[in-house]
Amino acid sequence: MAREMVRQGGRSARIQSEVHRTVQDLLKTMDRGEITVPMIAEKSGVTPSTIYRRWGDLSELLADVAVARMRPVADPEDTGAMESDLEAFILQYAEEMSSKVGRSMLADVLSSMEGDAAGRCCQFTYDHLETLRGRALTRGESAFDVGEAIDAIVAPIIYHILFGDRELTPDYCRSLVSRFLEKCAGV
Amino acid sequence: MAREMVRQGGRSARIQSEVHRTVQDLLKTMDRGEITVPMIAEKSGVTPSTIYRRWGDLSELLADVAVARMRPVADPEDTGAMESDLEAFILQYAEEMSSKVGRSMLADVLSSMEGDAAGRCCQFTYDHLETLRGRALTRGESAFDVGEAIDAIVAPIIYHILFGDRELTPDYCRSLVSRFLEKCAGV
DNA sequence: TGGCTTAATGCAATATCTTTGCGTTAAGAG
DNA sequence: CTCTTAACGCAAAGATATTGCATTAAGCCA
Repeated sequence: MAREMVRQGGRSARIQSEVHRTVQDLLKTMDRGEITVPMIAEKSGVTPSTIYRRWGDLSELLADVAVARMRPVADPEDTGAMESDLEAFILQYAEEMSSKVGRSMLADVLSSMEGDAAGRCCQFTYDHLETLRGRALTRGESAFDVGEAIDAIVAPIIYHILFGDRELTPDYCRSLVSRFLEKCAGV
Repeated sequence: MAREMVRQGGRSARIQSEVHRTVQDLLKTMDRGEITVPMIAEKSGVTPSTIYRRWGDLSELLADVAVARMRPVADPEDTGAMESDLEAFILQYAEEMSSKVGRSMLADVLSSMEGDAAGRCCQFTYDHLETLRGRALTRGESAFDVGEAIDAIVAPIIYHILFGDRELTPDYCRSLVSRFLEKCAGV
């Protein structure tokens, strides 16, 4: 009874899947501000009342879709060394998040107040960094502190994406990574 | 003709002021998600159509109010030395932004897409830091780079407020400041 | 000051979106 | 296979958003 509501193959799961897919399709075509619940309902063949009852409102639905899209499908690439692992991950992260759809997902996740969408999304980043750290330790390399990496690398990237006060070039991202690694080595 | 639309004392300015005041009053009483445009319209004695025509929708209005509230009324306190100036400013900034109303303002500003609310709000922080930097130079102290201060101190604070992944204690904020200053001195 | 031009507002009708009651469907358990 | 109940669809009711048109008042110029 207390198991998860969403199951594979059930009607409920099929509806969730249809709605998510429809939202993602719409996001490719139009701006987030133009999307409405009745629009999603019609395209997905689900009645609006079901969407409202299940997700509450449009912003919660968008946040739910965004978290699902941000959920990583695989571990970050193993390049053989901690420095290059970190740089590769950060460059990919910055590119994904700074794209139009990435910024949209960020905004959706942050404007949601139920379900801790922001926290779950943030956890993905922690997990990836933790994976890189674990790899480094296994290799016998000097590891880094995940929290410090968040502060020194991830936080500035997110800040500049959100506030649009600086362009996020690969060079800039690389400089964040290298400065962080130098600081680690220096201590 | 091309001067600013909003004037002191005119009807337009009076309405803007009434609406802003009403929104701020409502935000004290209730949660942001419960506020509606018709509600604001009634309380402020303005018709809903005026609000929609002028601000577009509720989220733009809330962002406009948030930017107005974030606009600093005075320069940061002068404590006599760059280090204490910076620490005092950051502690106050973190406290304001992490409060319930502060997080609400942040969310409003970031979810707005018209009018560059995020950019204007971000500029306030740059200006304050620039003021501190100018003071330091005047005193003959070693100054800091404003962009680096944003990356090293402000960005982590905003990140943790938005994602709720870490408590923002004064000690943590102080450690961000001191680590930044050490790094400056070290170079 | 007085008249002219035009942006901004108010009102009311309309369109769209959101909520809710109730009957129906189907998932999960025994 | 039947029972129980969560989730859904439909349609009506309620609330919000948009728009056309008349009115008000701000700014400008004589």
